[in-house]
Amino acid sequence: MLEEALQEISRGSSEIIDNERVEKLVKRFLETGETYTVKAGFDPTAPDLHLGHTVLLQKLAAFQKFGGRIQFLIGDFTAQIGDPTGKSETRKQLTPEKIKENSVSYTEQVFKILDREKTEVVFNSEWINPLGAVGMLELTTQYNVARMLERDDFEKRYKGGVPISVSEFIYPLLQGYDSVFLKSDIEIGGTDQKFNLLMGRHLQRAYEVGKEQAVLMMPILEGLDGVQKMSKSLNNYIGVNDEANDMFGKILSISDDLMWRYYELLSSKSLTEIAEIKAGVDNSSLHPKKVKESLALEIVERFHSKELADGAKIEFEKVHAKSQIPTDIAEFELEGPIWIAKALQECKISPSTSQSRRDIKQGAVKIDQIKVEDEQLQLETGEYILQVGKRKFAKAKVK
RNA sequence: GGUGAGAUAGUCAAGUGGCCAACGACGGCAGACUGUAAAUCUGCUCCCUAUGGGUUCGAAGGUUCGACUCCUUCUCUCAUCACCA
Repeated sequence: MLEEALQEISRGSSEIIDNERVEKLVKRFLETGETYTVKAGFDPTAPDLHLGHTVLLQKLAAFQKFGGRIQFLIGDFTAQIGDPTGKSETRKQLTPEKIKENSVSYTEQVFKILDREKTEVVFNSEWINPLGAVGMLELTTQYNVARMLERDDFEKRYKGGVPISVSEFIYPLLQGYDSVFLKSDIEIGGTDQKFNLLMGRHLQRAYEVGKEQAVLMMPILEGLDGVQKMSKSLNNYIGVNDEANDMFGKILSISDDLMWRYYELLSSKSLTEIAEIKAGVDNSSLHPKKVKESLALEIVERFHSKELADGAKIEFEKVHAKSQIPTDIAEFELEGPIWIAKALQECKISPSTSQSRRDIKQGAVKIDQIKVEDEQLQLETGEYILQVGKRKFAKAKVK
């Protein structure tokens, strides 16, 4: 049992600091039922969760199975500073109302994965605001600039002459202070958060909390392109609120290599099971597409339902394998007669008539499954299924 | 505050009076091949019913038959020197 628990907890993680402590906590839970706290911080600036976030959430869910009580921290205060990790852009200030609004939609999505009973949602402004100037000053005495500059991205920026704002130094300190206040036993985060996570340990020692949190880091999930991290701004993400059909399609569109990555980090299949599947593909007894399908089914089912997942699969086959027309397509009413290029634009499947013309020239435009050859074509009264490329459809009712 | 450099399409980046709607790269879209995978190859990539017209190259003016290219002012970025708390 202990073995199993530890395996599930460490699965997919890129690094665990103080693994012994994790083992001890889990062991104690299994023997005595005593729980421990696992902290994870989230930024309320972007309220839409995608699968990249769920890598962490699933890890939290795994902890919940083995005695972890989750401290789901919404960094409403720290969001005002902006995490210096990665790019350094000044953040927009969020109003308290907006933050509240975001965190509501956040938690709604989160509880698709986490057990509400074993989760405590906390906001760090709650203890950072009362800190005041004195507390803040005291906090800054706990670390020095030289060590701060050891951090990779700071070092690079410093050497490269890229400015570093002093407030950015404050960020890791505050995140670490969260761990002091919450007396967290374990904190989990992405590998990119290593510095900040370790700060939690450092500060817990400095403030004599009586324990130092263990740290578990998860790799950053690659987006649909397979190269860059999944993020909304790169538009390579699969949102947990995506429609079942979209979600299914997006998962099937990832490359085979990336599929294994998703299996490891997102699937709830055991590692041995996954290894077996991979062996099957390697010796050609399993078709990679089938394997990808079952991954897609699993994930769609998690965020929607079995019915919708199956439906999405059928729909997908209908549209792509048999190149039929999807069941649900947007309808538009147009004034006829209307030029085809204009109609495509009106139906929002082409950004401009210029683009429409180019697409027609390339033979990418179909009406009722028949390729359009004449770019001057006028649509008379009637109903048409318009199509651009393989995936863009619209139904046009011309009056 | 001084000095110097720069601001060009989604991004990077050429162009330094007409040949520029603007080289190239990336991204994106489409076609072929497929498993709507990847890889590869090809075409397209400001808008407008178009062998034409319109609006673009940080902003506003000016010079010119004609400016992305020259001049003036402004805004912003970056580098660098100095100074002050």
